[in-house]
Amino acid sequence: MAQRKARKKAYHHGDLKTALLDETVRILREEGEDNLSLRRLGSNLGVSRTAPYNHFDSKDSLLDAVAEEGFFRFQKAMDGVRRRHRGQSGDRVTRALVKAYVHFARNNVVYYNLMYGSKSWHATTASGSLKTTARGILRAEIERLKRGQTRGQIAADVDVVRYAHMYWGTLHGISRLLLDGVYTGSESVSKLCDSTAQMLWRQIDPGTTKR
Amino acid sequence: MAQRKARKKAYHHGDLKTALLDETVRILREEGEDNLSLRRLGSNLGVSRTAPYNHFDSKDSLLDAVAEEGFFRFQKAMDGVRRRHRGQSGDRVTRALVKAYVHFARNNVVYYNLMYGSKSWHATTASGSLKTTARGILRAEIERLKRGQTRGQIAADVDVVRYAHMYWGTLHGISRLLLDGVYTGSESVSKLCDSTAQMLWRQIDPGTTKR
DNA sequence: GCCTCAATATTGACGTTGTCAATATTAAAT
DNA sequence: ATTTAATATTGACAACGTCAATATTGAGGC
Repeated sequence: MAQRKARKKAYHHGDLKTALLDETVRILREEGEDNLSLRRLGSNLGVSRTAPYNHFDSKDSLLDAVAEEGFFRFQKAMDGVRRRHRGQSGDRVTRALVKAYVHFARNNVVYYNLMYGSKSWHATTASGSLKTTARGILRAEIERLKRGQTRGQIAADVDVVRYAHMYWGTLHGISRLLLDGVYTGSESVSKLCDSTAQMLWRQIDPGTTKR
Repeated sequence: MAQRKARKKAYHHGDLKTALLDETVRILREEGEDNLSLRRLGSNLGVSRTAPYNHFDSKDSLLDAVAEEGFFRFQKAMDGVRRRHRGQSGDRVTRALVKAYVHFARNNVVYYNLMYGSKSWHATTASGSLKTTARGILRAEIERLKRGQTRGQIAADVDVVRYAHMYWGTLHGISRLLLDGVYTGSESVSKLCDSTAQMLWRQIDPGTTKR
């Protein structure tokens, strides 16, 4: 649709929107948030300082778009893991998911930071596309858990909504502390994931009597 | 030491440093981060725009100081809970701590956001006072756990360092998702805390054989 | 192929911000 | 009382987000 190659200096960039998204991520990754500005963005891409305003309402909405892109990539990554581990035992799947989650966060720091660091989360101004997207992903996860419970893969007496909240919270918190360097560093991330997966799986393991 | 009351318009403010810290928190809480600037800060306190520079190197270092103040308040709150629940059973203490943690986050949003949202976490520039403070608190928690393990209050085969990481990560993640409004909202926070505490306590309960 | 129009990009301008330098005022130490 | 260190002030500058007015262009209808 918007597939254009502007070899020679053209008035219209051709694919500025995606170029803006990509360059934003690159700057954030390589130069840090303090060095991100719409003006530099335009300059780097060979357009004027206000060109971005034709594609995004504001700087914040640009960042929101990047964050949303992050959620899509995240969903894709997790779906892939689920597909590759279909049919395996619950604890194995859980371990794979935990590792995949943390792996995504560590390998997509810029996206992950924006996904949960956007101002629109704190803004009271209606829902916003970001919130809708993120909540949709959580809801989908809850639906999956419910189906698993119906099939007997999850203990019948588990409140899956609450479990999903614990589940997501735990993974998010561990990822955040890892990314922020709060943990003292040299610890084994792999072992931490294993323990976490075990803890989480025990909450819903249908093969456990006590609860 | 720096106890002064400047009733009349004085050249020296008298207690500008703490006034800056307080007003920063007030603005962040009541008007949002977009409305926080050193200039407005000075103006609100009746001093000039560059007066803050006599007490803080930069805007970021001001925010770091607020964040550190947050960590001290946090530590105080948690110590209080531990004191009030001394001698109680492990699961009760755990539940109290979980609730206190989440309660602190929800009732000190500005502090909590800054505690873990500061730029100095991502900065490669040495340690910084904030990092030191935060890590000190985590280390103290690990020491406490080790002592508990020696006393037999925690199962002997638990890796307390890893447990501490899971523990802190879980609480941090749940708090963050709560503050950000990621959870769909109307859920019972209290029940979520109970389930979380139960999950965490089971990881270290010395009265459990299997692990 | 031409014309129109919506999409896209540009320059100009404005107010705000963080921060530095030079200077002034005052409290505290001698 | 005089020196000194702490604290506060004004002036200046570059960078920023954003709006308004204007220019350029690609695409669709004739």
